Amino acid sequence: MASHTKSAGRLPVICLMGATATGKTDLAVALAEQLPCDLISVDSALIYRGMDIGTAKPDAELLARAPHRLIDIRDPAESYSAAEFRADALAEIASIHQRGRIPLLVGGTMLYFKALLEGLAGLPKADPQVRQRLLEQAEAEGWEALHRRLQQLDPVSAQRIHPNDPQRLQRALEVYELTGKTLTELWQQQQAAALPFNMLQLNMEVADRSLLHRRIEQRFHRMLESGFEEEVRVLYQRGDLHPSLPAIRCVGYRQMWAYLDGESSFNRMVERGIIATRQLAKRQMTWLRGWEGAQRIDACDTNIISNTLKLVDDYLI
RNA sequence: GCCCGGAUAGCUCAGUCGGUAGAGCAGAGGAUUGAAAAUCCUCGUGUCGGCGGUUCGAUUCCGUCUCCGGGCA
Repeated sequence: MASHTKSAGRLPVICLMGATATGKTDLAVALAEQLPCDLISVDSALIYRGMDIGTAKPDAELLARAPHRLIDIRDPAESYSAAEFRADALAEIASIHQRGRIPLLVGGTMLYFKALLEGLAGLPKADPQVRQRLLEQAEAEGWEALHRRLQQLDPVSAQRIHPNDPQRLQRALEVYELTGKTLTELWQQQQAAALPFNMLQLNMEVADRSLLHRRIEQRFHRMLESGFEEEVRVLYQRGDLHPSLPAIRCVGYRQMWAYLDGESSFNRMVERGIIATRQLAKRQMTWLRGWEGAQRIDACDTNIISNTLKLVDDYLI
């Protein structure tokens, strides 16, 4: 495998990517038990404490066998970001390398992988006050008005950002308010930051979509049997959490929250939760389909562990 | 057995005063730079339940049959 692309002295990093419910965690733990690897989670939902069942977080037994970094690093009331992830992941990678071991990054949050691998422009972090102000303006004048404003300030971004996409519209205007510069200008200053590692990227996939759908459905029912409702109820009863928080918008939690709010029946919650999970998997697969540089791994391969170990061995030589 | 109401996209349904039909959801494809499990974009031909009748033309009107609701016996 193009071993000439490896530069001598470059430290190894392995990335295991894949859609939800493909079995990434099990494979990662199996690899970690047979290789000098330490795991780093690349998952925007596993960061939350108290959100275990619905996020399919590896359980205590698995975590004991193979500790994951960047799990349980936030309270559900807090937010996180791709930029914070990048900084955290780079720090964890350095720390693992210092111990003479190999970082194995596992997860399905593809924006985090992209931010890590390709870097981010030097943009300001989110500012709640500016966002609140923009939100109020949108409520008063409509998002179309904000899109028109962006059109004046930064036609290139306005062209790219759809008028119905409040999140990106808000961000583009926020960056301008905070810096006086447009996203377009700031992106132009961005320099490609190739990581100084020897990377192996693996893309784990379930080729049969209907099989993946069945796995998702079964897993959701298993979550319910394992006490998912009670898990969310505990968060619900705290009183300080609400559905506009990133944590409560997570797949499954959002639907369970609506059920606890009396906005939907139990059956509807189950149906919507499963649907939301399928849609998440689809979006993840869209990322992966266009992803350059990752080797495919068949999640249904019965010898997946030994075959993946072979891949990793070839890479490490 | 009789009466009434249904039968249209995978699902829930709208509609065609007779000129072969369209929404929501699902699903598929795509985008993705500090919320990303987020946010957003694009994509709708289906014996309009079967058979017959009227008509230039029936998914639409009429008859009949089948199935599903509900009511009366």
